[in-house]
Amino acid sequence: MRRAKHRERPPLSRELILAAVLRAIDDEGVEALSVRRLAGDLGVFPTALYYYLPSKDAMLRGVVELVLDEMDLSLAAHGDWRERVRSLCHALRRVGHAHPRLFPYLIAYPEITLQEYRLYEGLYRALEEAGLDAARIVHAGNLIFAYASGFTLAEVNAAIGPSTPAEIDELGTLPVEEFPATHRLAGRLRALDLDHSFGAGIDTIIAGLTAG
Amino acid sequence: MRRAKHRERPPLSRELILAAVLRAIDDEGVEALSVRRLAGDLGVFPTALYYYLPSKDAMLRGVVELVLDEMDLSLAAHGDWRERVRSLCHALRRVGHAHPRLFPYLIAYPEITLQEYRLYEGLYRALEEAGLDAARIVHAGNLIFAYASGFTLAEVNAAIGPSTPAEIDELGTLPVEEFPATHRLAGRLRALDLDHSFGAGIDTIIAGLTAG
DNA sequence: ATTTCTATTGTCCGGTGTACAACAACGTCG
DNA sequence: CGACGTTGTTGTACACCGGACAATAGAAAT
Repeated sequence: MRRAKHRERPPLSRELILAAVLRAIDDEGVEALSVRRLAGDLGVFPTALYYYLPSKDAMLRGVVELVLDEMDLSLAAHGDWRERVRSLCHALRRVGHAHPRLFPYLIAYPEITLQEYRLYEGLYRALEEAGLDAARIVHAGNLIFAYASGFTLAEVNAAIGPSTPAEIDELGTLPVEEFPATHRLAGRLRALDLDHSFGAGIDTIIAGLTAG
Repeated sequence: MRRAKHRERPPLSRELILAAVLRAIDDEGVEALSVRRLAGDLGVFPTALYYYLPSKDAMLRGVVELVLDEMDLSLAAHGDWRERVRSLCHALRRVGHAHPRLFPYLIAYPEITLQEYRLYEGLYRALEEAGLDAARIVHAGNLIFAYASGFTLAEVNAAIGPSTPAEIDELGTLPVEEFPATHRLAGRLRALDLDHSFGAGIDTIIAGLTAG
């Protein structure tokens, strides 16, 4: 009987817990995550989780690594250096789209993970191939990474907040005399295609790197 | 007598509270902020604060607006369009340096404030002056804003975490066979001047905009 | 002097992370 | 086959949190 009960709920494990953490964060956001409700979801007492993870922070750390390790960098191994740079940027952006509520936390995470170094390594190799000197490679790496993460961050924040429609209406309410240029561009801003804009940004950076 | 006591602690006000919130966040970070300790700092009972701000969220919202409104965009009004773009980027970065622990929260804030629109307006005017067409201006605006915020975010995260020295040591521990390019650049990475790198990124973007 | 309003105090509730001790189930070995 | 130590889970406890609500003190107005 007890055995049957035991079978109902598979035994806990680090992986199982982290998967539940990720699910909870995707659904309700990082700040809504609580050890108690997490335990409830897993059908277990809160403190049981502490057997596998030493603290809530460790859970968050674990989920950050989990998601980063999911990031597929394989596409960035082949092709022209420009294509590889684009591919790396899109890989980062895909992570943001897959887990929008985790992404700000992930980006803000103080410690650098191995996977992050891999991303930079891919960037550096591509930029070496582009024929840039060492100083410019380092700066270009920072530029590209900052752009890709900043763009994605802005995207996911807009996506989880009061949604974009609100902002779009807001655009019309700006006083024309203080925001003439914004009003001139209002049409384009409303019809903005983020996929396209992201790609255009990368292309501008690439153009700047080859022009200099 | 009671008057004297009254004089000891100036009466509460929204501004006074928000200033204390900002001080607390600068010192201990956003997640360490508690209404109770805040009230303690102000020599008042916790619930007194709720007379001026309806919730803790409102305090955070208020402090975000406060800091954004501090942002000095006046320098971006004159000079060559390139100079103005640089000036706007640096204004954003200065905010991050002034309040590193608030900055991630600020950047992640879902609602767009007036001041943020002013920054974009400045950007759009400069880019119009550069002779770009409407579509390219919108993309360039996104590119520049994403870069400036992404770069600054990475900076402040590194600054408040276990500090940069730790990462620098970490660089040497990466396996050479998997990270050859990173190792080739290790010297440059260790000696990285962030001010210079930030400027170099802007210049690359500007070059890309004028080249295309 | 009495009323009215404003700012502050007190009390209360449900929820949080997690330290610590107890306990049940299990594999291993005598 | 039976005792034992390990592993995984339970249960209790504590100090903290944000915030709703009612009660009150003090100043201003009448």
